[in-house]
Amino acid sequence: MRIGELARQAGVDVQTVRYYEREKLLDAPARTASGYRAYGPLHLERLNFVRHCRSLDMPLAEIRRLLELSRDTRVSCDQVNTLVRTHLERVQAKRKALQALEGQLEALSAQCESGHRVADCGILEELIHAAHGEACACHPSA
Amino acid sequence: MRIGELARQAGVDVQTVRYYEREKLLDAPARTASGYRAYGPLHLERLNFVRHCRSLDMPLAEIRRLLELSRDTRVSCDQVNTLVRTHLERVQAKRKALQALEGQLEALSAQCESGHRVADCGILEELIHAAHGEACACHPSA
DNA sequence: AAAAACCCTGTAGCGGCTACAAGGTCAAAC
DNA sequence: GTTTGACCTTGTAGCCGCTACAGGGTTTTT
Repeated sequence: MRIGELARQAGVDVQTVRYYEREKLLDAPARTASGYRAYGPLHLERLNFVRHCRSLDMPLAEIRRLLELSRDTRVSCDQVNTLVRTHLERVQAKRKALQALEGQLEALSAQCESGHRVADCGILEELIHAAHGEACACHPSA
Repeated sequence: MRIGELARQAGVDVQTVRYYEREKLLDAPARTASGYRAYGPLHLERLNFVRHCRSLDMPLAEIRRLLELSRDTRVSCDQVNTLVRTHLERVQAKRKALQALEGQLEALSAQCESGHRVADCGILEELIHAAHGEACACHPSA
């Protein structure tokens, strides 16, 4: 299987496959006489694994680590679990931060009444005000 | 006020200030005889505004747009509001995606029982299994 | 007068791709 | 048999929002 076929089957860009090879997430495959990469089914399996981890938003470094761990079957499973949990915590933290953001943006949007000019815009007022004080970002009536 | 003082007051890195100037988010300030940047209080105000928008995770391009809009006071406030709402929607979408991720990672972590070896690790099994079903790996390429 | 702290410009790096340039190879259409 | 076009190769640069470093000059403190 050449690189285009592999990429198509995994649903990724050809460039991404080469990138993963450079980044040691895929083994360098054999080459044809003319220098084309020749992949086997194991490469596809590996690529799908990497993509699935990426769909879970894991950084490439962690995926690399996961692959390392899985090569040495004597390693304790706890290490794998720790990695996943650590990642989970990162995701949770980010989600919570975004949730807080949502609240602020909603409040901000509520400052704006249609038909106004920018000169009287509650949003801009609020943004500037908040930037000033860093404190009471809560309640300008208008 | 020189760049270090400005940066300290806004709580940012000196490099970031120069970066914002390059990116047209801060006006280029006057220079001293020896070429040092000389800032006034308006620069600080502007920088705080930019930082506050960044704390709301707005991309620099949007902050630039916001600054443009606020310069022309005749512009309708609706444009400001639209910008904020669009950003809000982006944040919401991302938060929802992370929420879904959280669920998946929790399920994954639950696969793992302490004390196992990697060879029997439920997480890795699960990851590989999921990767299989994901992209259509079903055509055996000759 | 020396040392420390500050400033300048320019450049490169992070992550995870994506895109482009400039070429080589291979199958099929004319 | 040649010419298209799809595919492949390497190398390089761009995206975002910084951050850091190199290699200098200036100002302030000791």
